Amino acid sequence: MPELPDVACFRQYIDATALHQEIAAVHAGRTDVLDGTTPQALGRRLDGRSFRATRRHGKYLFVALDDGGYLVMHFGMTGYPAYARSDHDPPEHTRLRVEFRNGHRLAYVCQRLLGHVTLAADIDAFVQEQGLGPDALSLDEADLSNRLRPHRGMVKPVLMDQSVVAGLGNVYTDEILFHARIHPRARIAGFDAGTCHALHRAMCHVLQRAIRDRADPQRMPASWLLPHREEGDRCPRCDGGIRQLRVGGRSTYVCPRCQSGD
DNA sequence: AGGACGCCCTGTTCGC
DNA sequence: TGCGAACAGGGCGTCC
Repeated sequence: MPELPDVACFRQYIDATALHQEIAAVHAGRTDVLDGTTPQALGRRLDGRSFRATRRHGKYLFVALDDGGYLVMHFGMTGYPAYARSDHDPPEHTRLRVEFRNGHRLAYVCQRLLGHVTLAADIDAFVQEQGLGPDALSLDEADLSNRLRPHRGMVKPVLMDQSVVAGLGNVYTDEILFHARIHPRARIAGFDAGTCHALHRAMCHVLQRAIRDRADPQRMPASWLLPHREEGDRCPRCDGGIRQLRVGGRSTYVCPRCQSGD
């Protein structure tokens, strides 16, 4: 489920594979992943160009073109990029293929079609148009506190609101709240300075560590909630029972003994 | 404004 | 055994 750490790793992957190669052609297998553009327009824009660099904001990946402007990717729930030789079969559910003149290609794979790809001229303008808040990793403690303060509701849906903070999804929000020992249904209105401090500290720690572990759930420490996302599993901290609830319409895992504020 | 709910989409899993 | 319902969830929209 591509959230900030996953997209950060996709960025590293594209940096390591797909930069500085002339684009020969673009194939769109499914036009419904394209947002505000067409296969023809995409082909015209990318043909003869190359990728120069990447940037990330929240869950969005921006691939900079050598003549300015960006190919923007959002991965929905099941998306990922895949680079390989063009004579290899692209992965199943490849929705877009960028073919390079050197005989390799970058595939945009998205099984459930919840992601999308678009073109943008400017990152700041794109972020503004999409109504995205600041990237989660750019916030210091005071920034985070100021972003949350106007909201009165439950902390989890607010943290997942991309207009408040960009980059947090269902899984890592649960993880962050577990580390901060805050219940997902806790009311932001009741947060004191200590709560905000713990939340910020947990957010930075979890995101940075997840990126370091290549956003691979297999590599996450056993002391995390992530390997225990199942009703009735044991809390790695207190051995209490992990509970599954629905918060903001999303499946949520919590240790009721460790996490307070319900 | 917050929050419940529904929708999109597809593959897997579960229950009858 | 087999079929359909439920579920997974990022993001959006609607309604109260």
